[in-house]
Amino acid sequence: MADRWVLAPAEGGGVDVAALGPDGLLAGPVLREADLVRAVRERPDVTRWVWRSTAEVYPRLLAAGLRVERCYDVEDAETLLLGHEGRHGEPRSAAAALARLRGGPVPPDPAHRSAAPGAQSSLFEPGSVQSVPVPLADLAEVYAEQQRRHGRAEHPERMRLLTGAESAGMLVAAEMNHAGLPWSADVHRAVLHELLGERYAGGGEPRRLAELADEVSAAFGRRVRPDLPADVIKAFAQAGIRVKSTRRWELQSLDHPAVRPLVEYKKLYRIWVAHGWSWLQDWVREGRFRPEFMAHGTVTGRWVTNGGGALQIPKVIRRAVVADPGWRLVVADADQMEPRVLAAISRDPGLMEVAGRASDLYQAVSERAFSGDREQAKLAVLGAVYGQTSGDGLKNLAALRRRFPRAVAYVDEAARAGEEGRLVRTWLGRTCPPAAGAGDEGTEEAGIPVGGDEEGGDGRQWVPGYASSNARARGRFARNFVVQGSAADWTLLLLAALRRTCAGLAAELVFFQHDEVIVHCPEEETEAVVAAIREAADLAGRLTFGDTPVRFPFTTAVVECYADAK
DNA sequence: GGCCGAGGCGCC
DNA sequence: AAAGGGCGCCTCGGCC
Repeated sequence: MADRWVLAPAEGGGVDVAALGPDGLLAGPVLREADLVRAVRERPDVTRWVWRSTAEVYPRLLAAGLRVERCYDVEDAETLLLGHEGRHGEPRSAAAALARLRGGPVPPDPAHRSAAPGAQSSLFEPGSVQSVPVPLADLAEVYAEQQRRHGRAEHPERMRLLTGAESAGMLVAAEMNHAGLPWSADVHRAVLHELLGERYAGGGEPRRLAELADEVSAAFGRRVRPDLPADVIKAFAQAGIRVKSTRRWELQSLDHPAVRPLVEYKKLYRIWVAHGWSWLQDWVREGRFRPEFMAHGTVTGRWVTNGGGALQIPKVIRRAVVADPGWRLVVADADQMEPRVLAAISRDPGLMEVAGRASDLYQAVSERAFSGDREQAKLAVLGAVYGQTSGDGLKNLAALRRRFPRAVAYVDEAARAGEEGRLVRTWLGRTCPPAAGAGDEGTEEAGIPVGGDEEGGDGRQWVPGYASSNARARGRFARNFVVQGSAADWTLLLLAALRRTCAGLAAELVFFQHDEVIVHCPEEETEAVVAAIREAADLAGRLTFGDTPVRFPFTTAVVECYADAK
């Protein structure tokens, strides 16, 4: 039996399946099956299912208790391939890919929808491209053409790795959505009560917030709404203090009795509105928080979640993430992921040598370039990655450049390419749109017209030899993109490898946040899971970046409560 | 009523 | 003169 099969939902509720040959074309008859789940269950030897959209098919398989080994998501691959080819804006649906292949009119993509609170994974939306059926033979044609397009990529093998890894990521995301994050509503309520005090009838502010608001008003000598920035700025002005904003870092530099209760209010207010009682009501069911993870969320390849703010859970609220009885959470955090990735992609000898050890990377960098000052070393590295151009950043960057010239040159070159509107790619070939990181050309930025090129068209003072602010924003974006995006490439491989190991266990991947993964497993599996994470990290490092000395160590904690991991 | 940008802040 | 990247999501206020 061929290892690759293609699958397409058919009109009338059934599904078509067929075996694929090495060229990606049909290698057998198209078989009509009445039931999707049975069609997959009866073919356990299939090692990779090719389908149009993981989100369309896989939740239904999971709901029936079925998992697949691998998949290939045609529409996700289409997005990555279009980007690699410098055609970011073009419609990405399988129907659009087919139309391009055949030279017909290309249908536009549907507008994206967001999930309602607590909604299960979405399937079909009437009128969207998702509901326009693409016959199986046509889908296979698109797939075969995509295989040929991989061959024309800058690095074909890396591109194949990228689309395969992102498809694996989509399986992981669907499985996480299915599993949910263990969540104790009782603990959450206890934390809220401890921080915010009693709730008053009518849905107004809880006791602690009301008290802090009174303290703020008392400090100003008049009624002030601490949740309204304009009101706060006016109150400070009346007290003879000019502030440009009410951001915490700006407030904290002021000497005024309102500052302490104001900062405390803003912190608790945030928890109340974003992760308070109504959040609990909306997002937690039967002991699980179910956000919708999406493995294809951002330009850089980082994931996003839809609903529930799952990637922004405040540290104090993590006390509510509690393993089931007899189970544990294995919380694994990649150590200094971004500089290690920078070492791997730049091949800077000094940085690779430092990143070849599991010990604290920033400490080692500081000993080579910053007289042992770890904080300065960390700021310098992050400044290089984020494009910091002021203050101590410049001085630190110079020190970094002396000792790690290739690493700094790598991100500098990415920034230059971004400013000049050239394509910038991650290590595996994910490609940044040429205009990303700035507003659309021709629109306005901060009320000032933005020019369409680097000729200083933003109306501000033009310095010869330097790019416009719009172009510089693109440069910063591109500089960060190569590191953040290549890190995302690596984490996809990591998740894919970890998923394969966990497939033989009861363990479930339940959470992923850029450089951190949580596995929920029976107590007796924790040792195996910890080992699996280490092995997956090594494997992902070799597969993604090839032969380098760079290592990717993890800090792992086996806990019953997420908050105890830090 | 809904939509959108700004201000702000949570996480990485 | 200086200007740090990516997200989601809350509020308000302006707008249709």
